[in-house]
Amino acid sequence: MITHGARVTIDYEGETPLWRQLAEILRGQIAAGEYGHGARLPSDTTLVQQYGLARGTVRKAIDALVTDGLVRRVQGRGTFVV
Amino acid sequence: MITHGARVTIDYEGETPLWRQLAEILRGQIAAGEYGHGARLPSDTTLVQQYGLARGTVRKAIDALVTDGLVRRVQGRGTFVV
DNA sequence: GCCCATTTGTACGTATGTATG
DNA sequence: GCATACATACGTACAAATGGG
Repeated sequence: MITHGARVTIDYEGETPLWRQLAEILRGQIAAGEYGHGARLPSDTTLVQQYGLARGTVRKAIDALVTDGLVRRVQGRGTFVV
Repeated sequence: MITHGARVTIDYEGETPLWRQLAEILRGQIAAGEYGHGARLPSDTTLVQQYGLARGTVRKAIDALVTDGLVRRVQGRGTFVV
C-alpha cells in the first residue's frame, strides 16, 4: 500500500474528499512530532508525487492547515510548522 | 466602468490578485448592506460572467469570506450572508 | 550582480459528482 | 426528471520570491 514513500495512503474510492484525507494525514504527522516547530513540510511537488494527487488538491489540503494556523507558507521557501 | 452588470471593475493589470479584488468588492457590498443578513450572494456562475473571471478564482474569493465567517455556502442552494 | 533551481502564488480551463428545489 | 448551485479533482501555464553558486 506504500506509494512513493507515503506511509499512509489515499483512498480514492471512499467518500472523504482526497484533499481532506491528505490534510488529516499531515495533521497527524505534525501532531506525532514528525514535523516539529519550524520544520519544513514536503513541497507541493513532493506531495503530488508521494500521494498521486493534483497540485490543486495538495494545496487545498494545506490551505486547511494554514487556516487552522498549523502551518505557514512562505513563497520561494516552503511551508513551515508554526 | 460597468461590465456585465458589475458595478465595480477588476483591474487585470494591477498587483492585487484578482481573487482578492473580488473578495474586497463583495466584502464592501455586504458592508454596505447590499446583501443583508441571510441574503443570497450571486452564484459562482453569475460572478464568473459579471467579472470575467474563472470559476476557480471566484471560489477562492468567496473562500476568503467563508474563512472570515462572513458568508456560508450551502451545496445546491447558494452562498448566504451570515 | 547574474543565472538557475526550487517553491509557493495566481489564474485559467475542463469534467464530473452531489445536493437542493 | 430537470435545472440550478456548490464541491471535488484533474490538468496547464506563468509569475514571484528565495537561496545557492
